[in-house]
Amino acid sequence: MKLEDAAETLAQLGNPTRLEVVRYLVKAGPSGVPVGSIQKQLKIPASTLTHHLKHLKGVGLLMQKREKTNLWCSINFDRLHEVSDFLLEECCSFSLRKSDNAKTERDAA
Amino acid sequence: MKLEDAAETLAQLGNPTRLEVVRYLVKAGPSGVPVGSIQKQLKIPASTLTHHLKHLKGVGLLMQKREKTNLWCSINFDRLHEVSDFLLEECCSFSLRKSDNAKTERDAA
DNA sequence: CTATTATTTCGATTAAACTAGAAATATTTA
DNA sequence: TAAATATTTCTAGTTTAATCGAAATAATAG
Repeated sequence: MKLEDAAETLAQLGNPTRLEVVRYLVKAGPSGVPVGSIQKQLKIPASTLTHHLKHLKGVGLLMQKREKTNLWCSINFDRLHEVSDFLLEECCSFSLRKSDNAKTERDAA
Repeated sequence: MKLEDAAETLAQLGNPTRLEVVRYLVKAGPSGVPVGSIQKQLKIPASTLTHHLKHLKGVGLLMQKREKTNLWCSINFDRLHEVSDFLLEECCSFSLRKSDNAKTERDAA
């Protein structure tokens, strides 16, 4: 995953309203929920929600599928994993020794 | 981790310049690097860098320690894990079945 | 076709973030 | 004290995002 893409995806996740939507969709699982259900449950004005869903879709975190008049939304779990993987890339060898993290010493650069 | 804190942290990670800094610091490991080294390596104007470091420190992602005239910066790996954990919370049972993710059907809500 | 429900587009407001040059402030070394 | 290096503060311009009401557009059911 390219840094720019990761940054853009993280930025979209970094809005409280959108993160709430994402959390809701994660809990809903692969089957997803209609836009209207999100709107009612989280009490987000329809136009605001559409706006945020567009953002999430834009970075590939959201998948949508029409079913009659409803638009079902679900999370792209793979994409979510990609982002979290990017964050932890190359840091696992350090993070395993959590107690070492406080020791910020002078032996590099 | 509270949703608002997670969102704020993700938002800070969602800036390309800051994410570049974070990646650089992750690779540097627990010993960290001085502000000036980041500035030269990534070619970020000093004032811009200070601004971004303040943001990262504000959400607890950055730890700093003075050593003579240098200010050494290092990543708070635990915090990084907290954020990535938040993202994957409650979704592991789904994410294990990656091939299922495409099947977004109607059986909830 | 009409009514109903679901979702989106438009438009406008408000607020905040990104960027960086110039000047200021340490801190150390000579 | 003066010079050199490191980092921050100040300031300002420009851009971008968040929000949501009202109107518009599907899509279906009757």
